[in-house]
Amino acid sequence: MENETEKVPCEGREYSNCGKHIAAVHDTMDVLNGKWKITIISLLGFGKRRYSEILKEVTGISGKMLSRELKDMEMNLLIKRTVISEQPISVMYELTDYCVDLLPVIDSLAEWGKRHRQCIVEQFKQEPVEVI
Amino acid sequence: MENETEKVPCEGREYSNCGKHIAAVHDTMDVLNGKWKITIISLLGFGKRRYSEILKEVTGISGKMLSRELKDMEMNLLIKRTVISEQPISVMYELTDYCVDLLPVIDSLAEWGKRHRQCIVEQFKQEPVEVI
DNA sequence: CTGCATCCTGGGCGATACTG
DNA sequence: CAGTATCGCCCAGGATGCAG
Repeated sequence: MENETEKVPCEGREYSNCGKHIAAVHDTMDVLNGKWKITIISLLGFGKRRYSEILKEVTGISGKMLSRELKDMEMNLLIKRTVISEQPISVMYELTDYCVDLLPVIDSLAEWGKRHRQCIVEQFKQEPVEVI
Repeated sequence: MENETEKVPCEGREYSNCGKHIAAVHDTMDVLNGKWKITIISLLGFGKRRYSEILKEVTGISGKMLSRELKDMEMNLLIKRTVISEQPISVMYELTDYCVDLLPVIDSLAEWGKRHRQCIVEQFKQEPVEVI
């Protein structure tokens, strides 16, 4: 409501970088495509897991998708796959150092998500009076 | 290749938060769903634009999708819509302060994307030596 | 110029069953 | 237990045309 500056939202941004910037974002989102990868990375950020554990903890994902995503992520060097035991076979997945660099990014995503949820809740409350 | 620590990737993470964390990420990605919103926000991070300008600068997007995404984002309070002139009608879009908070997040996405592109390029160079 | 309605296709994703 | 194969749904999103 405060009629603040009408400036470019984020200072320090030069329009000349715009194209590159967008392309770079696109590169990242390309790797993180689909419905599940970010969730899987988030989970693995809390420690390595076996296939079946991930399957249980990522609610809603099917076996096919998990396999596919995992394979895809391995090819992109986001996770490391290790066969633990042969009988019965079991496989461990963990983030690569490379992918660990993504965790702070994902954390900030989460941060914003929390605030957003707050805002949405507030909105619904605003019907009667302003409440804390 | 360095056999580093086998610890939990990111210290300071408690498993008890895992569920909440993932949910929060999901909330954000829910708002940012689809193929275009992040790109649009990135662009608008470089300054307000008119509908037709965005249409031109976001390569590949169709008019229908732009309208749809814009409306959706307005409902989520990510952007502000302002009618500039009536004849011919023209509309300006800009990020809300609320959404500006997302820019640093997107920036880090871009940051990682740049590094990732580097890595991919490196990989192709590495053909000569041992490959699986 | 901005924005909506309609039609249509591709592929993301789920369910199930099967192999090693 | 880990992963693959098959089938099919469904909807994001492209193309086009119309309206204010």
